[in-house]
Amino acid sequence: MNKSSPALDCWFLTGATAVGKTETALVLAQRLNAEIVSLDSMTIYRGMDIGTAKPSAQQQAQVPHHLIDIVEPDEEYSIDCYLQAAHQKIAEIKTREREVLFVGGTPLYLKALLRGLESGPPANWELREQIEAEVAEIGNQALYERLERLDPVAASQIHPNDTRRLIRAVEVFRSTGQPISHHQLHFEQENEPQDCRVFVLQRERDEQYERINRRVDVMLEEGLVQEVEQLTSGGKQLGRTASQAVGYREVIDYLQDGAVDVMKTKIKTRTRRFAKRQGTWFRSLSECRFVPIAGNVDASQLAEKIIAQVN
RNA sequence: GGCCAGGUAGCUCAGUUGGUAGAGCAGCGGACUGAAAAUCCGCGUGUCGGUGGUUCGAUUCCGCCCCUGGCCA
Repeated sequence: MNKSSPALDCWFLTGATAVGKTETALVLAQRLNAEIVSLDSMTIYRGMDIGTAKPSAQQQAQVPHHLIDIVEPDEEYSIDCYLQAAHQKIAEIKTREREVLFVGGTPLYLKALLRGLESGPPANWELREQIEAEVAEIGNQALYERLERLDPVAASQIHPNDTRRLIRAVEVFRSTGQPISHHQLHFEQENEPQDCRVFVLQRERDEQYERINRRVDVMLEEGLVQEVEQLTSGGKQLGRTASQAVGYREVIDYLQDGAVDVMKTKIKTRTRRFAKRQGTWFRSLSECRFVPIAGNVDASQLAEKIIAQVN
């Protein structure tokens, strides 16, 4: 099934947050006669513009963009919704005889596109909350021991402290009567880099971190706080996922406690850590080809360089 | 100039009744499949400010010096 994944014919431009994907993507898309599909778990939310560094209206007008602004920030969304939508977009764009260029930095989505998603059931929040309540009572060690009996394979892959995964594993078992490990057997099939077109922009660490710091300052100057105020005005709230987004979470705290400097450094720190984790994902995905860049890049040159690697 | 309090990991600090030291944060590495910008795991040698002395042994005690903060002149 992986061999036939339609995503293997698509182009991917990814890399850590703030590495400089957007500008290159526009040029690359034009060169390829492609439409851009966002590969990003946060730009899907309407109204979350500044903090997600969403492509501007102007940029989106240059090349058709997809899967941006598709749900409200208080709506539930998850990887399966994304995958379905993405596959639909691939099919749709292909009927126009154009190329598909995925741009964004959510590595889990990348991996799922390339290798497929487990066949397990969608999130069942009622069940989850029930299990969460159990954890609160008996502790995660005890729940973990239960999982060891129900699904030793999954248990061996989950740390007892990783409550989220623990709960998901128990949830799947309870709702399907089958261990989650049965659902995720067939997803470790790796692809060779030359069998796909996955390009990861990469900068030296110091430069990368400086860009992150600068970007956070710019976001605040551009009104990130006001954006959050607007998103939460009149008793509105960001949903489960949206409220966890880097920048948004910290501004929400700041609006409570008023500590500006704490907010600023927290956003920077958390963004850096996020970028680091993205890096470990890319390193672990066999499909990735790394494209080192530095300083101000010439987007057209870079686009040519990327295209040249494919033929 | 005098008195007091400090100078220990990148930062904030703990500690050693004398046997060369450890937390939090930061940083680094890793895991990861329906919340993923989430969640979780692992990693701690640093002239203990400098220098002389006491001691088998000093980061710890003593002297002097340097630096920082506070108070008094």
